[in-house]
Amino acid sequence: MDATPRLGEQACFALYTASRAVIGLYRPMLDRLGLTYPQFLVLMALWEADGRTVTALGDALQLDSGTVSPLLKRLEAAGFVERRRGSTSSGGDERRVTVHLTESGAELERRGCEITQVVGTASGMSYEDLIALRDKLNEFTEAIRTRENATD
Amino acid sequence: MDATPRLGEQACFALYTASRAVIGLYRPMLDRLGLTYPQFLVLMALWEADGRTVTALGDALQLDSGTVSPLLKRLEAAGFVERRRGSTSSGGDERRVTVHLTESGAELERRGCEITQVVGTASGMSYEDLIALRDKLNEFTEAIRTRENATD
DNA sequence: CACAACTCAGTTGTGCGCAACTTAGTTTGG
DNA sequence: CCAAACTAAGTTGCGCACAACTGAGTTGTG
Repeated sequence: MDATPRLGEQACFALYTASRAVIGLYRPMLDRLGLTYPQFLVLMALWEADGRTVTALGDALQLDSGTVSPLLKRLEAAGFVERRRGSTSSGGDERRVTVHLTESGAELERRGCEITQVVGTASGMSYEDLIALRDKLNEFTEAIRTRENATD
Repeated sequence: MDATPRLGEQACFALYTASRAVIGLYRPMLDRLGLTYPQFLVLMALWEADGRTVTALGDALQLDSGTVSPLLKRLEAAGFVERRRGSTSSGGDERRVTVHLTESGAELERRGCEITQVVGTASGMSYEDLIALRDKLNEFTEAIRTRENATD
């Protein structure tokens, strides 16, 4: 039990594998919309609340500006979002950039919802089990984040 | 309930976030060994069974040669592994490359084990809960992999 | 033997993630 | 008012992931 941990016994490895597997399941469906999974997450965040700033999006997705900025650049190039610097909604602060869905980006909402339904079904788990798994994972993430600095 | 799924409600997003969080927890500890998380996984696979071929490693880690090959290149450059083409252990097949721990790579085993222990503790979950979570995740991954082609 | 089908490892190109840094703009304290 | 501290977004560099492809080597079939 204190012996070398085997790959298959590790919860972390299971997490890493499961995460990639589910993104792989999304991939062919998102491909048809011209989206990657992280791009899809950005749109989900905007369907929920449009016009967020770059940092607010980063907080929602737990990603820093070094990841979000180029991601938004590609989403803008694809015509799904628009960036506005120093908009009145951010108090005219010229540092802030708000991100807004274009018509094309808003239109993806319906098809996007269908995809999440399909993935939920493909998991082979009941709705209740999925909720329970989600809550366990969020609890896990929270525990890690609070201990993050203590273990350095 | 059929409305637009919110980010925080999605099990997939929880998975994606948890996976990155746990790798982030490993990072500072692995940094000290000069390893990334995927590189650490390769070493774990080799501590378990040394001298595997590149494809066998890929199967163990669920990664293709396009990811594993450069990964091994970096591990070899760092002096932790050695690659041998057409070794007798693979029947002299000149296509096959077997990967072997160097002394330096083998020595990391003890410190690597300690790290997995620390991470397990930092999760804030009991041993039983971690096992249960791991099994749920593996079940989840398995379900997805079998349905993968059906949902295209 | 010949040669097509296949297998294995590796390369190329794109898009994340993340650390470290840069630049522009805002706030704070003297 | 002005300089220092801070904040927001973006850039750079590196290491994955993954699709698509390449080329060397092996196997199967006639």
